Amino acid sequence: MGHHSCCNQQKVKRGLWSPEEDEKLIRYITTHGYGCWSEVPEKAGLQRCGKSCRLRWINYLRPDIRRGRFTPEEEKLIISLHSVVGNRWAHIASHLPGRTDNEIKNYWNSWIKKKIRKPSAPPPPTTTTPSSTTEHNSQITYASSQLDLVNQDLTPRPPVHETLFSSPCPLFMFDPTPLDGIADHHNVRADQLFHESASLNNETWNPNQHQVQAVLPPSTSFTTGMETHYLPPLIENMESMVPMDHVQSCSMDEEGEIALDCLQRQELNEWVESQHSSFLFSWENVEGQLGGGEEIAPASSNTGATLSSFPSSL
DNA sequence: AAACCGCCCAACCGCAGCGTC
DNA sequence: GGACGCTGCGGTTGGGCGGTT
Repeated sequence: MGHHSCCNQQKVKRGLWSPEEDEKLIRYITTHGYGCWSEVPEKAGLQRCGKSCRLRWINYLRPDIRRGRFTPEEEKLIISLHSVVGNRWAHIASHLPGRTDNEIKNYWNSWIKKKIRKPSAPPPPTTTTPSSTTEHNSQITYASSQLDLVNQDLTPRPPVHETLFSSPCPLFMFDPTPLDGIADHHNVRADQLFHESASLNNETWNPNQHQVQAVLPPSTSFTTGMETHYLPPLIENMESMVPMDHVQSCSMDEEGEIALDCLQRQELNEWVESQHSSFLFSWENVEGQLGGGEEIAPASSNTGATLSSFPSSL
């Protein structure tokens, strides 16, 4: 424990912030804004280092901060995002308006601790492929590059079909970012992803295949029921979330390629806008990244898009 | 009531990345 | 190119609080 690296001044205060300090910081930031944090302490009359001021503002004082318990939807979002990007807390926080990376990190660490303390689930069955990280009854399917810790199902859970479909709105992740080396060779029109299709067809969506995780890159296989046949390469840059309600049908051909039919474009965009203003999703972005509709590939062909299911209850 | 324990979470720490000179 | 300063990020710490004994 040395001196705080940014706080070389001798009379820099540390520890918890007092209400008076908070007031000073709020007053200064709301009237002057923040440009250079290193100047803030002196100008605001605080005996803190700029770094501490920045942290206090971002994590606690800024007006759009959201407090209180995480909602179930937020929990799902965090878990699913973590399954994709790992411990990139800032990235995860960017998808949860009003939540800070620190808060999410704390929540996650507490959550992991809880899971670890409840090792009541029986050991997973042995029938998984060597590359698989999905285990029996596991609701979360993680890419192999991600935390093994959370791959393990540490708590007893109800049967898969009950949990996944008990929620009115299970979620899917959608990544419009093409994977490296794929997009150039597999131009696919965006509307292949979101067919303007018929109404939800529960028969097409087979509960036994509900763990379909990631689909569309070339040769990517899937997880069905109890077995993971393949896990996709590193998935990054997840941009948005689509609730399962918006997936109207799912089908799989003989080669294991999976087609997902979603809501119409306008409906999807409306939903996205209704969720979080910070979502980066835009249809134009999708179209652009997927090749701008120059060429229509075979229906079973591939894009860089990625879809994942994740638990509706934890 | 007091001591103990475990957890939460605000804050700190160190480092990487970036821009500027 | 490298030194420097600033910002942002992820990992870690420890004070405080609530629950338990």
